[in-house]
Amino acid sequence: MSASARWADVRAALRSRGLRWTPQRGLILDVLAETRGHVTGSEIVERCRARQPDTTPSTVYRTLDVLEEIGVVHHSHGADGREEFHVLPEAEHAHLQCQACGGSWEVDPAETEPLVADLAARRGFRVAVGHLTIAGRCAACADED
Amino acid sequence: MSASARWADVRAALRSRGLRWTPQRGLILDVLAETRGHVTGSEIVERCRARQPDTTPSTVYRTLDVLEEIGVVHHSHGADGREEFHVLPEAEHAHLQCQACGGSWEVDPAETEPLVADLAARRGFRVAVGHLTIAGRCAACADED
DNA sequence: ATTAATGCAAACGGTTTGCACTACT
DNA sequence: AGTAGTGCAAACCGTTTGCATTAAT
Repeated sequence: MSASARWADVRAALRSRGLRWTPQRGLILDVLAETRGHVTGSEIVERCRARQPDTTPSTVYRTLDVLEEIGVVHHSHGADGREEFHVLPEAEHAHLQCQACGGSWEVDPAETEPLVADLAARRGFRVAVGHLTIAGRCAACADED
Repeated sequence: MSASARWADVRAALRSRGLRWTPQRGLILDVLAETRGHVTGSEIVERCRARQPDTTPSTVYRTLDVLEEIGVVHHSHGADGREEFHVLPEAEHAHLQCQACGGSWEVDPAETEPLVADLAARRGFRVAVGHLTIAGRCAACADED
């Protein structure tokens, strides 16, 4: 599915709920379309501002709220406690985050599956994989120790 | 090891680094001694204020910093992005956090070990297990769905 | 006597809110 | 016309900082 096709879906999803399509929302979706993996809220604000200097934080955050409601983005919290959004998760997946360089990577669901299954079996706990951020040191930064 | 014995250790650990033992630090440690599992920074401030109304946030946070440096507490970030401190981890362990009831539980390191080993082997990533907070729904809350 | 630690008050950064105005539908 | 969405500015909350003062060593 292409990004533009997805955005058309978003537009439809909004319309079907009586919500509206605006240039600002278009911009935010454009920005999201260009992100790989994850972004913090304030990064989205910055990137929008880079294109449209008059972008306001409130609009961005409010839009992110509705996008989350309709399932276009998900958010969790990074190691520093900031909101981290990730776009259109094909499948729910966790993230790795390097505490040294700040890098971030997606984790194949298969890698977290054993843990998820284990916690479900032993405690009945249902892990929200999409909210899982695993902090530590990436290979490059670990080498520097 | 009793809590008071631990606090004596802390006192010694501070002294050996040229740092000082103060009534405020004693209070903060008393508060930490009474916590189970985890606390947010502001909760610690509140609890200190409950005993000593003149407690200041800056002192609490600064003390938590040094306590983290000497390994008495660890901190990570909860599902809402706030700092979560946990006390004297015998071994580094992750936490489960229920998004519905807010409950929190410690995870035996053995349960996270396979994931840790896998990420190390496949990506060279060293997980900071003590910073791992796994969000989801606990058994009780999952049943209510 | 040193100098670490405190208290205050102010700043911070990211996020949220109230409200009057704008513009989708 | 109706109401969702916007922009502004101000509030918010938890946390951090600078600085003069206090107190542990």
